[in-house]
Amino acid sequence: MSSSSSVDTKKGTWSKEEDEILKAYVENHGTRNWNEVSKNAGLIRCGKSCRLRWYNHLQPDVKKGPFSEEEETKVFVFYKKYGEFKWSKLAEELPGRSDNDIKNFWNARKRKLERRGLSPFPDNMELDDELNSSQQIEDSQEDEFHIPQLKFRKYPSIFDEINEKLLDVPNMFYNNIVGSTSTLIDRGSIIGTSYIPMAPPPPCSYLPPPMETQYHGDFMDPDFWLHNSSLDNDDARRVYLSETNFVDEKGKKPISLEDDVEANLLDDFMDPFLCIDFSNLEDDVEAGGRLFDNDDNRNLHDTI
DNA sequence: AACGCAGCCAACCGCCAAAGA
DNA sequence: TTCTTTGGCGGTTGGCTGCGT
Repeated sequence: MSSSSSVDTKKGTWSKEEDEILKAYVENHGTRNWNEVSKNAGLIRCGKSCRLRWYNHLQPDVKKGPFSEEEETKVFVFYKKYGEFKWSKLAEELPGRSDNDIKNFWNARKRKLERRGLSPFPDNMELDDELNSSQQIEDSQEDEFHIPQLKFRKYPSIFDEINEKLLDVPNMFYNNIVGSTSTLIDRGSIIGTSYIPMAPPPPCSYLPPPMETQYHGDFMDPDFWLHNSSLDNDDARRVYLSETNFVDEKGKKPISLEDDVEANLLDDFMDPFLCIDFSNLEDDVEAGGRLFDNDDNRNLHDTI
């Protein structure tokens, strides 16, 4: 550990004296190296702790107290613009507020409202129109986990259909196969931060992923389905288990299927061949039309 | 007055990327 | 080019406080 595991460093709440020492040192010498700041100022804190204390509490323009209406609006506008929260970027747009402040604000709001079955977003916030622009969709494709969210929000009939069928499935099923969040299941409708794979071709809802799977989202890769549809389930399962490289949701950290399954204690629900009847989906797709608005999805549409 | 609970917020942890040696 | 250190970030935890019972 670079800076946080030393047995000599103090942890916990900062005292007034420590604050004054840190403030005086930073104002006189700056913050080029936080470990040096800690050492030279005579603090028994790690550099990271000093940095956090300075940026969140001690620097001159730091703002405390509840968020103003204007600040709240900026948070939501940011989400509208980028389709996700980046606390540090948001902090740049809210002078005086640290990323930690904004994160706390949002998490508290989210927890409170979702507990009541409400969306954490304001009632008058129309995400769909904004996200409908080609630029927004293009931006969102940098993160696989937001593409389905943007598209599926447009099709409440499909949401309801899918959700109705999955409501009884434990949360982990969503988290690992569908990729949604548990709070959505509690709410009983799929809106907000949910993520559901692209429209699954019948009869098997959850297809084997492509050989070079990077995300669970690739489960619905239409090419893979086209190339492997001749395999029976047992053969496809063997291919899937032996050749798939599992990684975490960010696509970086390798994980074994066994680890993942064991961690979640839900072997059955981790089964990518789990079949759920989406027999009505085709009608929904025809009715929705715009669901298939890029090349991959057009292929999928053809498949169906 | 005592207790439990929820909300808030400060702080920590672990991961990662950039910078430096 | 490789290894180490540092800073930055997001997720999470734990303590404090206020409120209701």
